[in-house]
Amino acid sequence: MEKPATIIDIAKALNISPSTVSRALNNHPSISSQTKEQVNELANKLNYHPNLTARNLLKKKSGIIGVVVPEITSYFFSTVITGIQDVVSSVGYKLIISQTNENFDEEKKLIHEMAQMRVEGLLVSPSFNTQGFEHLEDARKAGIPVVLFDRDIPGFESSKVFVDVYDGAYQAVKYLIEAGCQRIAHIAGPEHIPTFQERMSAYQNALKDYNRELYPELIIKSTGFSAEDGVEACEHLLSQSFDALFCVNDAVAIGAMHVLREKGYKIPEDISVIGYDDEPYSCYFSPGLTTIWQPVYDMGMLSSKILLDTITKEKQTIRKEILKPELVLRQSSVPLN
Amino acid sequence: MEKPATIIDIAKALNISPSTVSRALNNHPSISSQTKEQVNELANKLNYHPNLTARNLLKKKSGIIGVVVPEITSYFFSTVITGIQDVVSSVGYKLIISQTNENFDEEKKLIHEMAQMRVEGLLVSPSFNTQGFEHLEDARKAGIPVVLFDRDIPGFESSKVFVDVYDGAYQAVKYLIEAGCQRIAHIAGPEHIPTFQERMSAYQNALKDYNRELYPELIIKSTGFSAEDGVEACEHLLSQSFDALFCVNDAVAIGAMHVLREKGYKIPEDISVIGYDDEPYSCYFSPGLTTIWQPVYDMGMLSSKILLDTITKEKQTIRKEILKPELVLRQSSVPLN
DNA sequence: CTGTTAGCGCCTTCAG
DNA sequence: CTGAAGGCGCTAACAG
Repeated sequence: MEKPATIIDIAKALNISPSTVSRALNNHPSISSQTKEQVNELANKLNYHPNLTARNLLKKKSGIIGVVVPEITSYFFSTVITGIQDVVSSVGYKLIISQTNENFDEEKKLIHEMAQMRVEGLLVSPSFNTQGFEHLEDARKAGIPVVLFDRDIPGFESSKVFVDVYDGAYQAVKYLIEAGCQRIAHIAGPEHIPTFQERMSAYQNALKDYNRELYPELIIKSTGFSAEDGVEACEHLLSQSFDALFCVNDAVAIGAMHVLREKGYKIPEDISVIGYDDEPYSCYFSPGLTTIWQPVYDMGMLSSKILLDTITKEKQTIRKEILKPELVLRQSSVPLN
Repeated sequence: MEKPATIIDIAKALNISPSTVSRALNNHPSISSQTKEQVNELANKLNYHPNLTARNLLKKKSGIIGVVVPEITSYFFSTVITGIQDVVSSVGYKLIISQTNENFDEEKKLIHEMAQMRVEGLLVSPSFNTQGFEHLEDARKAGIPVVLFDRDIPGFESSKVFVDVYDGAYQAVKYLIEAGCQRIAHIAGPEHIPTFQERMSAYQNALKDYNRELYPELIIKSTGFSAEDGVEACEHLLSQSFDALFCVNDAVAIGAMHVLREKGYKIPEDISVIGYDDEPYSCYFSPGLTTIWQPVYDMGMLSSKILLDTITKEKQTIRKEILKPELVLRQSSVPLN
């Protein structure tokens, strides 16, 4: 394990100056092709890798973009990240990815560290417990542009890319209403979480808009948003009668369907179920889960494109993009009459 | 968007030397607490972030570990990465994560770039199309220790962390045999992929070991390993009669179950199904999918611990660890008699 | 307790 | 076409 070769090593060995080596390596026009050949050959032989740290110090750029997400194990975030990566790697950027685990302190720490690393831009989806945006403001003051995606921090002025959560939820409930469902239940997520709140108010407003009665007993606020939480919430719900169930996401819907089937309900004949997210496996349940698809990969691409724009053009224009979700009809919901 | 403040800015403003500022910032003992206070206060006011690039150049370390995986959207790899991250972030390392998309050229390029970035270590799970290991050897020659995980490159000498794939598959088939299944089919993955080969030979050997006849017509080699591939493979298989089905992974098993149910087969009464991977949603199918669980998070933790060991201790000892998978019994397989 | 000096590896003027 | 010099921001001797 030798220490890496440097430009100087090559220069000495060839009895030329470091600058010449540098230029040769970078294929500078004003270097004889002969010298270039010599240099490149030796570089190869010495297994020379240019020291990006040094170059970055000089150029004052790191070639790195920071991504801060609540977690990476979900289909949702891992797909967003893939979208980001496909865009930024095509222009030579690398990604530093960190998870907050929905922990605000962790988020602050991570953003801080990324600022120290001199990432050239920051793509962040704030944790559910994020309070305020001083940490992001700090980064920006340090010259690091920030793009928020998927989750908002109201009041923080930056480019943002979201999905129209309200619209998705509204579409789902509207469908159930139009399909003739009378008592539509809702398993909601934890209420302090904006995106879940939106899904709930879309549910409520849709019912209102269509002059349906709103039965408070048909709304269950789950403590989490995993399949297990769906199981638990649905068991509570069983004391009520209902013919449709709109769940805060697919995982919860899967858990709920599991319970319903076990209790002998037929889906969708007895109860229609709709989820949210269109997880990759949702189509393989029986019945296939009707759900809301979101342009996840696109969200990654778009946010990173916007970020790259502000990095390269140094223009401080702020862009806000709202992507549209789509209702994906499968067999877990009754067909329209 | 000002340019970031430097130590020199602080030094000038306070009329002291840069070194003093540096020391104060790093809480060096031989600096008066008064100076420290002044410095820290001003640093705060200027929103000073130490330039890690400069520090790294000096210290010849980047504080970054490179992770190269085929993809990050699967439960498998995203969980491994989480394990890695939990370990390395606790000692202050950052992660650069890249995906090869099973493309060998991409893998070579990524490893190369990471070497240039001077990552301090490399955790790699090679693509299915990786030929040889010169690229990894290069990295190691550049002083970057490499740990392979999940997938092997035979002949490459390094620390490695794998799961005993053969053992998992053998457990699955053994269970089916002992449960009395007579005609056990297998949907295999693409045959050039070692891990899938192993699953198949475990299947074959288990049958042999228990003196069961091996019906070649009950083995289908799928072209891929997604749920859709499972659907397709299973449809081909339907021309045969069988009472058990061991699938190369959960996704394929999910697809296969989907087909079987549609064709009116009862699972497990007519056909037992076993998958491989224990995806998070596999327990929510009806019936719940019997499968092989692998210590995925642990694999991430262990590989990164080994890597950190070789980084810090500079000891070149090579460790090979084989983790044990476990059979998870659910309702998709008939119970033992 | 603090300042001076030198240098990490590279690139980019400015001179030849 | 090539060389010399300076500096990116920081730290670690070495001197006071």
